[in-house]
Amino acid sequence: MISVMIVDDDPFVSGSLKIILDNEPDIEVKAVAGSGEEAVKLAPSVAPDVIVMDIRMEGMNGTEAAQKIIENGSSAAILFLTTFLDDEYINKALKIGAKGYIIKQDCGSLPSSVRAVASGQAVFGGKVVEKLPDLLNRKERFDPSEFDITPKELEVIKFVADGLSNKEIAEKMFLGEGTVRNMVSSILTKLDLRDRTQLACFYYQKMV
Amino acid sequence: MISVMIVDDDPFVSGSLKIILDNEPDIEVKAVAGSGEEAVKLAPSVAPDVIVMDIRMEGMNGTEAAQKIIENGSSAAILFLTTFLDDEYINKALKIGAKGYIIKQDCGSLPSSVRAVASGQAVFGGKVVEKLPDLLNRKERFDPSEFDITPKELEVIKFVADGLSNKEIAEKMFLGEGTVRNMVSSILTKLDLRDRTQLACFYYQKMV
DNA sequence: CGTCGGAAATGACATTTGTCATTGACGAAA
DNA sequence: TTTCGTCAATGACAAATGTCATTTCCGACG
Repeated sequence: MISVMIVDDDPFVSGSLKIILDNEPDIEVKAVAGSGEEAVKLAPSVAPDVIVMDIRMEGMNGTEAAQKIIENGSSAAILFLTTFLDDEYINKALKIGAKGYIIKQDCGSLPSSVRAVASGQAVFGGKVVEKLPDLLNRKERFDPSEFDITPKELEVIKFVADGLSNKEIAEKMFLGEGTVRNMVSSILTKLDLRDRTQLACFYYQKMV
Repeated sequence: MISVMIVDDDPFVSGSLKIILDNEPDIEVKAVAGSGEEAVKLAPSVAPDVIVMDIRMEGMNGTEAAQKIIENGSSAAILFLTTFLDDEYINKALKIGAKGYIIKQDCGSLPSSVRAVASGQAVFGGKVVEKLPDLLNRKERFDPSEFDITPKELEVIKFVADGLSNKEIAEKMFLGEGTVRNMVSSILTKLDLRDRTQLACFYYQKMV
């Protein structure tokens, strides 16, 4: 028997979901929470196998609630429900280790999704998968002014990300090798990185 | 009733899978193919809802067979089975629009996965999901075999491109630091690069 | 004029990195 | 069995890198 907790701030939705799931012989809805906060409170005592959670809610939203619940030591598999595709949310959901992300509309597939998630698989609504590649390629923009990176340092960063040595960079910029070394060092400190390789990685991941 | 075709070149495996699935009241195994070629031939007449396919097979492998089948107009949802995580395969599987990719070991979850896939969701084995972010970001204009890059070396390249030091890579791969150093050195020779930073650049420019 | 501050440079140092020759372990092949 | 080839490891070494304290230079500003 799979125990489930439903979290949705719309009583009509959570009611419908409960009916759908309770109708399955091997699924039992143990609790229904009307908000993220309530879900966090209930999770430890209910200890459900699966938490079916709306991702858009008043107050604490789905990902926040899920994060809290996971932090509190729950081993529940989180299955997010959404009415549409929201890039930001999918990203966060993946990051915190959600086990599923499906579209409310096809509630017919909900029971089988719950079962799959309960048995350790991860489930995504068909259209979500198609979007995954795009989503994961998206990077948080990098704002040089945010980190006090000067124009000259920016130039150095690009050279490093081209695989040049300090000496080569020095020649290109008409500086001493030691100077370039100091600049690299200062850049690393500002960006909280360890070495030029990490700087190159940072460049390609956040700046290009 | 969900109709299923099983494809595996190991009769023991396909037999076991058939038993597991036939045991479910709402799932019916309509056909069992012993090779990719046979699967392509059977698919049109069987017209299953779901094809459960081993990804590693003699002759035509899983992804090739799946591609053919899809090209031939089948609307079957493809659910790949694998004994371990193979990056390249996951990539290809996703590209050709597979609906699932799960680990053979947890065959207990197979029925629920089949149901989820049949109802239009996408299913991934738990550990596969964790790797998704890495995998999806990778486009390959670069053919490792072209340069005699071994799988282990490929792994090292990825770690370098993550900014890890030799020592850190060594720990992750359970090798000595000197060994990793030698591997990096050998990679650099093969790719005609100078240092690890250039390797990271190469990775992001040619391999990602 | 002096001096303040930033950019550039220097020198010293520890660490990391890349290269190479060599060795041991292990399995496949003869 | 021996031999071969590959993988992992080791040790030694030079080079590149990163850090830090210090110094020089130069323009701005009082």
